[in-house]
Amino acid sequence: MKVFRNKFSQYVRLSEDAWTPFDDLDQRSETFEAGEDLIVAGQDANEVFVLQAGWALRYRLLEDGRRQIVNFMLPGDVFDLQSLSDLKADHTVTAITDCDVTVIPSRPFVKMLQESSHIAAAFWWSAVQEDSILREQIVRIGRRSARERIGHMLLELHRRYAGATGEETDELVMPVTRADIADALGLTPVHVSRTMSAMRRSGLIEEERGSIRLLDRERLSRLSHFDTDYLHLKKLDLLKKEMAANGKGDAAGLTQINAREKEAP
Amino acid sequence: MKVFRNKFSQYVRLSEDAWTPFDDLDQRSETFEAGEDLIVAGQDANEVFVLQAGWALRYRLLEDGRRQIVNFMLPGDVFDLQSLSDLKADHTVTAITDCDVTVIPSRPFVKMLQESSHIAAAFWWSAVQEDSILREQIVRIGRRSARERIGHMLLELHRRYAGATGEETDELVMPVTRADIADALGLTPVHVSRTMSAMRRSGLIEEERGSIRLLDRERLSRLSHFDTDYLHLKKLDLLKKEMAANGKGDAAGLTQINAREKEAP
DNA sequence: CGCCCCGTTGAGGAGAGTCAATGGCTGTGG
DNA sequence: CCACAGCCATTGACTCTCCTCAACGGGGCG
Repeated sequence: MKVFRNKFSQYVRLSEDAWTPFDDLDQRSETFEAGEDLIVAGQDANEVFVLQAGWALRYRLLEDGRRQIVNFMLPGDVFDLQSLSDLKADHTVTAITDCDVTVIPSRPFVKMLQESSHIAAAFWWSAVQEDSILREQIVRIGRRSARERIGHMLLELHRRYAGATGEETDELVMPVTRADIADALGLTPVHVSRTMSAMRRSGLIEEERGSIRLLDRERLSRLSHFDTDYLHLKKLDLLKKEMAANGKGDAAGLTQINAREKEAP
Repeated sequence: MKVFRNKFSQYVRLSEDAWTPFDDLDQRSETFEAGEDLIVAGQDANEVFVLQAGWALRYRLLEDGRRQIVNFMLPGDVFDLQSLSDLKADHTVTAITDCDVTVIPSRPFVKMLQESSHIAAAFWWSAVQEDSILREQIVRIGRRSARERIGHMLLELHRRYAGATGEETDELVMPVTRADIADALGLTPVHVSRTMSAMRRSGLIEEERGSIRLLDRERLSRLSHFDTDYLHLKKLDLLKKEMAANGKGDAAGLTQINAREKEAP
């Protein structure tokens, strides 16, 4: 439960009390093993998932076996809000590592959103952020070179991971194969391997079984034209300062950080 | 106003009365000329747009001038639901043709959604559909050949256009240059031109100043692995049959067409 | 009429794909 | 405890799709 609120605190910080309508929901915890499907394309979707621990990915398979990974899901991510419309899932979601997931039936979830506008705002932001990530993925695949794509994705995952866990290191524990990266970025595993080898040689990254260290985020950002803005977050350190200053959270139970920021010219 | 409800009727059909909370909103009509920006990246977004007539596109520019078109907006499309979170726009939206747009300030819009769950459901579906289109765009760019990309996009636009207008012809009036298509599909104008010439030669399409005729949708669908399912619509003819059978709409003001469909095994 | 934008076509080049072989690591079973 | 299988990353050689540069022609518009 921790991780999930951690992520949301990047947009609004709700007091413990403000979350009770959510906590009171009839929800269950489930564990999926690596490789298991959480959501299967074509099946009715009527539950909302919150990933508490582990990595998952959403993909689509073409008839001839080509696979496209649409996006990665990290701790704190919420999906499939699509289920709120009672439609069939159009993509499959698979666990990369073992995953702890909170599962909530859609109907009571919707009801809760209607009754608690603060929580609704938080989830709405999460949906907006996911949209932004999808759009950025389009730009990445459509108009960037292999090296730019890889660098850009590493930086995004790093930022999202830091946002969810609150950690701030150069290390990115990334349980992902070259084939996964390739299928996410519209490349082949071979070419991903080559490109990442080159990045290692030029001192941008360092790898050690399942973990990537971003050695020079500055340079990497420049090379891959990475700009955090699209994640709709404040810089983390600024956030931390505010949190320290504010103490436990304001009486209204809601701190609209982004709204406040607009006061600057 | 017609077009917009036309589109929504693909998911739920609301009686005239059910729409009054929406009609009562303090909204204004605006016209944008071809080439004008409706939304500019980096600016605060606090209005929702409904495109009533014309085509628009959402794009992002990289520092070195590369452009990626994220998606096209057709009559009936709603954007930017992002504005409901009071964030800055992360992409620019430009009119391709002259556009008639309904503009609604976010706050009253949100309030209306909270008070009218039927309308909220309709808009939610629209957002889900847009998400689906984005994901499909990722698959298209990431894992398809030039010909597949073009064919697939033509079919999508055709289907969406038909859904919005209710027309059902092979003609697609498409005010879009080769450069636009290229920037949408991650290609170059030159290669788009070549590929479309080949498609013309093999009898798939026919062009006549700003209008494309899909000569063999069957074959085109097969070639580009197109599957309407992701648009979350029923086939239009089926819908029309239902509309004819049901007459003016049910007493509750809400027909959850997709829900009903689930009864079949 | 002449300009500009757009689409087309050709020639040559490059980034990424394909095919294939090698080696490391992990897990499993004799 | 070792042998072997399976998966994954890497590297080389070659290919191909798509890109770049460039020239040309048509149509709309002042």
